[in-house]
Amino acid sequence: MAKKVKLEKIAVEVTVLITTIEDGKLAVAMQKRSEAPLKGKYEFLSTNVGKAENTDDAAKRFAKEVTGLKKIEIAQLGAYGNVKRKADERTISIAYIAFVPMNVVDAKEIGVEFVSVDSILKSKNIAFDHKDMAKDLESRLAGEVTYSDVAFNFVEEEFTVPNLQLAYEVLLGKKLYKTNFRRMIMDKLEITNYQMAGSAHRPSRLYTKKK
Amino acid sequence: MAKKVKLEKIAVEVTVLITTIEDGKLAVAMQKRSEAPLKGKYEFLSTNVGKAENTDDAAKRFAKEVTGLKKIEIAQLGAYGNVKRKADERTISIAYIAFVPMNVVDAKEIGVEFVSVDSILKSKNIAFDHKDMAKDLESRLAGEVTYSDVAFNFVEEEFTVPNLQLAYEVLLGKKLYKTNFRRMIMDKLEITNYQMAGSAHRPSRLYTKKK
DNA sequence: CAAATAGTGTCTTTGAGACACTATCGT
DNA sequence: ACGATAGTGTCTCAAAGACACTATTTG
Repeated sequence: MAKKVKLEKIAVEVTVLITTIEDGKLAVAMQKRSEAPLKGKYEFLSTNVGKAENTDDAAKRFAKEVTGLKKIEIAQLGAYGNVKRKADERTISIAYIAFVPMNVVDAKEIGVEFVSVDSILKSKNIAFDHKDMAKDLESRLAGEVTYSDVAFNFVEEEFTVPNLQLAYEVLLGKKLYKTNFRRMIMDKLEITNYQMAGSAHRPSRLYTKKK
Repeated sequence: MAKKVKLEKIAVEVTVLITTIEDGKLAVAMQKRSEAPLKGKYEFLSTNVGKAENTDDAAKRFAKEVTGLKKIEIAQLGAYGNVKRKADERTISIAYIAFVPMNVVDAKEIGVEFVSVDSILKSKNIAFDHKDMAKDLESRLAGEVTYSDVAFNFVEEEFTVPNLQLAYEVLLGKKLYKTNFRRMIMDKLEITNYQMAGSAHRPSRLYTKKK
């Protein structure tokens, strides 16, 4: 049996992929690096982990700080632990996904840029291994959408079926027939007494997720 | 925008859930702690991360060391970062799954005990947050089995259909009809010219996974 | 040939795909 | 009334479930 030696201490940060749906695409909050190394490249946002802070709590705390939201769902994406993943000192990132419902946060106001995962993957201007994270984010959500309720994280507590359908479509990467989508989703939903208004067409009803 | 402060350095270890199928159950290699804290409790195996070693490489290296196998598949399970998850100094664990095909490793020989996930979850004698890891392992594999090829990791390079079916059944937690399983799996398989022998019944053919 | 597991043929049942239809709003 | 999106009814088709059958080995 291998014997245990004293553990190495390593710099650790929490990287949060603040993720939403914008213009019908999956998008993540990024910022342009203003300092070396890799000045000018785009990166996801990261925070340090407090001495007495669980990594999950750090991610949630930071996601709230950045977005200004009082409630936010998070999930861990994974740990990124390559030796040379950052240009300077070795740093392990524990990456989290923070789910922002569509159209509730204004990127300008909070000083970030929502970049679609597609453009991130095509870009040559992404810092560190953040492109890997984007790739992992995309496949993780695509895999999960069919057997979990992740898609609900992209709509608010009260939502319309067409909106929820959009979330599913974005994560799946394909269009769905509304008939079939409704048939599949309805038993998870509870109808409210409210509906949308102000559009020049039949208003959609508001639903909540059944507990 | 939140400003960046100097990152805290934290002790980091890699925990490897050396996982196999034994007696028709999902099982993970554990050892009894011989030292304080939590002496006598059962734990998964962990290793330190070398100064110049990627965390993935540490997991693979350690899994090979322990099992004696030359090739082994691994996947990251996730990072466990609660402040008080270990009894002594704060330590972040990056947990990995190492997949051991059924019936290729003898627990006695390598000095570990394969404990079924079921008993781990029922036991009151599990160290640290390792029960959480077991829970995460189980749901991760159950979720993934239908849309990925993880189940193949539990059989050797050449395998029989009934054996592969067992792997699927264990991960899914239910019995499958062989007819339907074959219909589902056959287009992923390539038949070899070999078959099993020595059993008092029709021998099963050996297959490999189509690339 | 009996026992045991491997492997096949085929009917049934369920659910996903497709699309035409009706409903309700603002202008 | 018209354009636009919400929401429904229903036919079709493909995949999953169920089960009875045949095949091949050893003792």
